[in-house]
Amino acid sequence: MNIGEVATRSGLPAKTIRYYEDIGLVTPPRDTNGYRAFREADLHKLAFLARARALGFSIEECRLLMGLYEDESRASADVKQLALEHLASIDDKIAQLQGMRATLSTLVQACHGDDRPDCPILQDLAEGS
Amino acid sequence: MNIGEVATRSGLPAKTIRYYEDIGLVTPPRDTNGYRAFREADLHKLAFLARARALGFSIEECRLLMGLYEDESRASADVKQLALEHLASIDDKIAQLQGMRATLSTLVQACHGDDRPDCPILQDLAEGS
DNA sequence: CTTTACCTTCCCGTGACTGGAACCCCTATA
DNA sequence: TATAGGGGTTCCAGTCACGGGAAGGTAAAG
Repeated sequence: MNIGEVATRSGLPAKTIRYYEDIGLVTPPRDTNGYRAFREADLHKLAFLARARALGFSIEECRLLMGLYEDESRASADVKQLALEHLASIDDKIAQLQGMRATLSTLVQACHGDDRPDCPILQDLAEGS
Repeated sequence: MNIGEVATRSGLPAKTIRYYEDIGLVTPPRDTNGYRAFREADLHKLAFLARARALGFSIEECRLLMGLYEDESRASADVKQLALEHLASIDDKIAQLQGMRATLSTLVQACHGDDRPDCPILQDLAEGS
């Protein structure tokens, strides 16, 4: 399999796949012409990575997850802990954003939004709440 | 005012203030010794920037907001539009994160988290949902 | 044979900083 | 007066996870 096919089948851009090889997440062998020759197992790994990334895991977390996946004698507790930590960091981000959202939404509602210059949004930014 | 005092009073690290000067957000004059000599107006600008950044506005959005703030003949509608666009992008991010959160939370709940290797989290990552 | 599509490597740019090195400046104390 | 400290200055490199684009080799199609 060349990189193009792997790209379409995994849903990852070819650039990203090359990058993942660079940082050692996949190691496809090479054809005599220098092209990467992906095996089914490589495709499988890349699809795994794509899904983990879609859940917001960082590259390093993905590396750990792959390690656990390939370790037949893993403890599911280790996987669960990783996932729980990630879940907590997602919750942090959501809370952060909801805080911003609340403030901004209040300010937006207070702003007339007409052609006059007075604006509670700018006022708040200038003076603090 | 030297940069240290401005840093404590604005809540921004000195490094960040220098960076903001680099990209033209503030332009404090210099003392004869080469030190930045911040005026009250510079401090005011930096505090404005700190608050706008805390609401999640990008640097370029902050630049626009500052421009509007300094434009006495602005229309509040322009400010409101900027804020509404930003609000929409915040909502997008929240939705994204909540999607991840939902999936991940389901998987976490399904995982025993013991010393055995079978794990629905890894299984999902490997096979797709 | 030529075009076109795909592959390769390499280097630069992104956003918004942060860390660190190497050096200058000012004040206070032994 | 030497020195120690705590400012300040510039510049360079690194972060994270890629994306864009150049320059060139290779394969498949017409």
